[in-house]
Amino acid sequence: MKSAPLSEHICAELRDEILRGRFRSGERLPSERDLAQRFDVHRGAVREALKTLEQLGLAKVHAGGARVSPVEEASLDVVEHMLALSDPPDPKLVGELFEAVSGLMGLAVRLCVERGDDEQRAHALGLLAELSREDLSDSEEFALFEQFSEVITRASGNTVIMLVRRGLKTQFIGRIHDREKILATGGESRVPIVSDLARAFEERDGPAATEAAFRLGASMREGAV
Amino acid sequence: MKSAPLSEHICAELRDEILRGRFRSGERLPSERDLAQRFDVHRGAVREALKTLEQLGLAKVHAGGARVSPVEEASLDVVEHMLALSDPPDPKLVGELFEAVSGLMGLAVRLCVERGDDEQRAHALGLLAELSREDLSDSEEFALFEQFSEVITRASGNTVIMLVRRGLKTQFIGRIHDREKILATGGESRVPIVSDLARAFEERDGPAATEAAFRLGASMREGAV
DNA sequence: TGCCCTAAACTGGTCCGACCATTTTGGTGA
DNA sequence: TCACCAAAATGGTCGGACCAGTTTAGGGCA
Repeated sequence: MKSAPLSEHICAELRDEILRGRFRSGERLPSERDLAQRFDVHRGAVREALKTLEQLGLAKVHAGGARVSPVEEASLDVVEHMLALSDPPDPKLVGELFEAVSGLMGLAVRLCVERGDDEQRAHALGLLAELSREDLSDSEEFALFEQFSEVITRASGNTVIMLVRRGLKTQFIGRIHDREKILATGGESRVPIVSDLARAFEERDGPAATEAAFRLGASMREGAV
Repeated sequence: MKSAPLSEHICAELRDEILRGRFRSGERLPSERDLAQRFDVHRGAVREALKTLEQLGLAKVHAGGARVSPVEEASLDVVEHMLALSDPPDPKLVGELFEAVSGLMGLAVRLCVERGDDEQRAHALGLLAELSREDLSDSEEFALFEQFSEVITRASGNTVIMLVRRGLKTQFIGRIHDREKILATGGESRVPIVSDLARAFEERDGPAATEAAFRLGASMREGAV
């Protein structure tokens, strides 16, 4: 059924050890040969694992030995694994994730409002209308928000923003099975914010749209943590 | 002098081919054995290259063959290589990068203003004072902006934002030698924006700070493209 | 003719063992 | 004490090999 690449397991093990702080930043990782022996595996597999670790920005491997990198130099992708490190996920981290998303949305809505074409804006407005319904379940709300976010990101016409959004979205997807647990209620203030957002769209008021997006993100965040 | 891992070269070659659109999304990449033969290299080296490609989100490799992924599913890191694809870098992409940075800054300044401690805000204000000097060279301005961005990001206390910022910053660093070329003048409107930003800091006015950050980003972007 | 199912060819994942260039390290001599 | 050099350790690559899945090309059946 599941093809579990061996190198992946090794990578996960090392990754978690690093993220849990078992190694200090800058400290040397065991040599590939030592790791191969420890995991009872061929060096090639260890190398593949280290390669991934390096790509994740968690370690720098060069002749003479691999060293772990400071977390600040890691890739955005590590957030997913940091979330997975504890169950339930660290509420602080989840909050920060929502916050970052809201920041991205704050810019994207503005760009969409100010230079999106009519069709895109109409599409976004339609989603906002759905979002303003009172009887949405948490998962429906989440799905609609995702859709809205996708539409305005695309409408912004900014590839970089799209990539950042995708990177952040991945983090959520990794935790999707916990969605119900993460997304508690607390969304009572959603509707007025959404209507503010819709108004900003109609009036093409960029700053107001940004404000509303920030507030929407904050609202979802409070509901989540 | 230069330690040029062979696998890196292969990875770069394939990466650029993909980014240049030589393969359509979903299309199968040549097999590892074929690639090894084409580059006159051992399969292990090709595997390492593909591993990196996969981590970059440019390809998905599984039994039966590796397939290239749609660009929208790529990692943020590809932007750096997309920039490097042409010389001078694609102005549109550079503009989008500035735009994304300004979005991040818009959120970070707000968080810094609203919940940063006195020392951090004072530090940021000091940098703003320097930024308001009229006689800054382009590179000085850029360096100060970088510093300011780092301070407020740290002050935001949001790990995710820090990681995103680092990801975006890397893109610029990769192009640092072209800095003079990228950062043209056009910064004449910088000073008033900076003073607006400083005022927002003093009055702890979050929305105003966001606005100013957006405008600052737009100003730098216009100067760049 | 058209469809499904089997078997061969292919592909990625891993292993073994080996060699090289560079880095690290430990000892030696000034 | 410190600069320096040789030995040990380490990552990068190579060649060949086997296995477990996937893909594909036939071939048989309806």
